[in-house]
Amino acid sequence: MTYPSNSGGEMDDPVAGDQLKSIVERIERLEEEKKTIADDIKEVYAEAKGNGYDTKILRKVIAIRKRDANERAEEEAILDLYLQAVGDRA
Amino acid sequence: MTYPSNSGGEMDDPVAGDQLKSIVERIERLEEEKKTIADDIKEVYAEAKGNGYDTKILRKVIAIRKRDANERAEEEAILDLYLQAVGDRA
Amino acid sequence: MTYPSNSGGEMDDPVAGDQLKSIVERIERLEEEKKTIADDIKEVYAEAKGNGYDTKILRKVIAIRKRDANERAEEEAILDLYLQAVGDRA
Amino acid sequence: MTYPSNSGGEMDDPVAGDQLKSIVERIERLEEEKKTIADDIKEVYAEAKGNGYDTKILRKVIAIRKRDANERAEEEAILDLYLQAVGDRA
DNA sequence: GCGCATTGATGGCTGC
DNA sequence: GCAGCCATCAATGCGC
Repeated sequence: MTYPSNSGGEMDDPVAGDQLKSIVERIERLEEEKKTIADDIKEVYAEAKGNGYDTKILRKVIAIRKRDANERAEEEAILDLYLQAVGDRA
Repeated sequence: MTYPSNSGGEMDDPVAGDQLKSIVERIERLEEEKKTIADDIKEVYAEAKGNGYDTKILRKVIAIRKRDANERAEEEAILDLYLQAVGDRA
Repeated sequence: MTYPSNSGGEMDDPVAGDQLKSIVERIERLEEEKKTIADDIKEVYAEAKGNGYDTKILRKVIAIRKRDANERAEEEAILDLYLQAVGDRA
Repeated sequence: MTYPSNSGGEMDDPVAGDQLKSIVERIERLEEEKKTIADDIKEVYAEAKGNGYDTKILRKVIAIRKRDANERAEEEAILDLYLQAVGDRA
């Protein structure tokens, strides 16, 4: 269903179309922003490379730190579970 | 080479390390922002779905519009190539 | 699991190993063929270049034509989605 | 330059255009074939997966074998160089 | 040697 | 909840 709640409604109801338009525009706007950030990231890598850093290693570093952060979060989550299990509520 | 221009230099030169640190932090900061935006996009889709829109179609629409934009850019690029090929200078 | 259904089976069952071997060989054969085709394509570009054509533009042309075809397919796909969304059944 | 040797020539010379057309068609034909092969490869992987094989490992196997083959070829090439350097001619 | 284009790998999202 | 699909991202190879 492309736009909803028009079951018994006017086909030319401007609201539904505008709502769809709004949704599309919001998404496209956000994707644009996302791309901007992605480009910024590339720039930083390029700049780093220009300063002699090995971007491949750099990426590894970033990846490892992210992985560590995730694991840390995971452990924290488990810890919370334990705490909840022992006393009640964290 | 992980950090450069320390070939004959002081290992404890704080600058290089700080530079690397700065790079890593900038990247991580940007990736955080990127993730935020990505989450926002998901939210919009979820909200749209909540309003009865078919997200699959919605995504198609977005994809097609993007593709159109890309095609436009591509044609412009090839036009530039032609111009370069024919006349002198771009 | 690298090869299956040997959980309680004979390690020296020739069948599983042969099956794997067959798979690997089929893939490698196909990849060889693929490479041959890729080389043929390169040859055509080289020949075109030898005849004075700008391969960069040539590639653009190919890309645009392919993109057009994709877009056509994409539009057809979304049309199908619409039809499904509106009427019942595709 | 999109098509050559028309500097002082007739714009409507049919030959050049046909040549270009031929080139484009040959490339597109070959790319089609290439895609067919690529799809076949995917099929094999899918089938293997259906038989319980881990495609990720499978891909590694293929990659390693390819790498080995390349290294083997490389070593052979070097060996040839040595042989040429010592006695003359391989 | 650099940049680009293609290809392969990984992770996330959707639908069952 | 998992499997399949898709989009993104890294890596390799090619051409200039």
